[in-house]
Amino acid sequence: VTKSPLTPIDWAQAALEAIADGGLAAVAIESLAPKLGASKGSFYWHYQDRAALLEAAVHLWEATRTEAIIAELEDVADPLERLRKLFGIAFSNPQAGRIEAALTAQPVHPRLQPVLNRVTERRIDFMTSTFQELGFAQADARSRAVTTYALYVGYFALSQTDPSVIPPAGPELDRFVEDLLALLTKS
Amino acid sequence: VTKSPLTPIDWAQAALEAIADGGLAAVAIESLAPKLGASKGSFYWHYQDRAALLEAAVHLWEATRTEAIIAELEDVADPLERLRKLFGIAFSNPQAGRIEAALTAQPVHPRLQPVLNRVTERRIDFMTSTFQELGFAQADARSRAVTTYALYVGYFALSQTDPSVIPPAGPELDRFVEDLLALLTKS
DNA sequence: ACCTGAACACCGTTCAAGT
DNA sequence: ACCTGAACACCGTTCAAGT
Repeated sequence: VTKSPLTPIDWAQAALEAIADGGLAAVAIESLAPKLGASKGSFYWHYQDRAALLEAAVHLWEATRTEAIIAELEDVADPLERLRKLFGIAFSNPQAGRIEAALTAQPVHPRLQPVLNRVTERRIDFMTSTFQELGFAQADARSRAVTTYALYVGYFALSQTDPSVIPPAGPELDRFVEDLLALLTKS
Repeated sequence: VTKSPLTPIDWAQAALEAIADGGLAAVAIESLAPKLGASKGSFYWHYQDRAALLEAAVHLWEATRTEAIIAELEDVADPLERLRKLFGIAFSNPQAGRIEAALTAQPVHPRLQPVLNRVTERRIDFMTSTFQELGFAQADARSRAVTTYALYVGYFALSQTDPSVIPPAGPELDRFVEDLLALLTKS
């Protein structure tokens, strides 16, 4: 929907939206092309093939939904407050959540795997240090981080079938986040 | 791999295996047909279309991985022991886990949605009553059941990227299950 | 009743040709 | 440099024909 010369970013953004709407299978060049006002042939000027587009989309997701968020939260001094803010961001964006569910829970194109591994590790490491700052020993902190991440991914998976498991932003979501915090930081 | 006349069940089982190996996208009639020693044309004698095959596969999954397991556990009188056995069964089958991840975490064919809804409700209801028997009030029991189910689905989602998050059957898995039980039944 | 093989539609990919 | 449109391969689907 941009002006004349399309950029690779335009295609990658459209691909990410398609993933949110219908999963990886919805990334079809033929259906993306008309949305961008181009022919499907023109796609191959920007990317070598569909897998390269998926890679670009997933890189975009890594930058916006992992690196940007961690950068934003790194300065929060209090670890509990950091976790609270993380949960707030994580659970208050249903569209982002659908992308999480689509990317983490299915056999994914082999060329996407390195990015997924990196994102998983980065997120778990970030939460592990936060739990350590809260006073838990290394191994316990890491196992709590994995549990937290599994809960996060699982909630979004379930919300595909039953959206009500994640409350809408507002006091209900705050309550939900506090309950999670209590569960996960209990010694 | 059966003898002469193929049955709809043969196709449904092959489809379920394909889901475990490569997700819903791997259910391709053209690749299933040779495995069953048939032409892809013959598929359409047994099923109306690919969606009907997916439905049958998912019904099979409902029977074996929800109803059969609940039937087996309903007789366990002690609720904590029931939960322990449920977790043991749930986490000790990686192939079944890959199916869980594939079916719960992505936008699924609309015709599969009713089965998924039914399975989700059935499982959450079963765990809700078990938590109630453990002494938690209705609302608390249900929220614990949802949390438990999210954890379960999330662990299998993560295991797609990092299989080590779920230990192999044995003492390590027992420890893992005990930790989960402790976390989820803490008041 | 159950299956085959040819035909066609759909979408990924290529490429010669346009501006 | 960026795009189009025709061509072809792949897989879902149909169907006439076989046993």
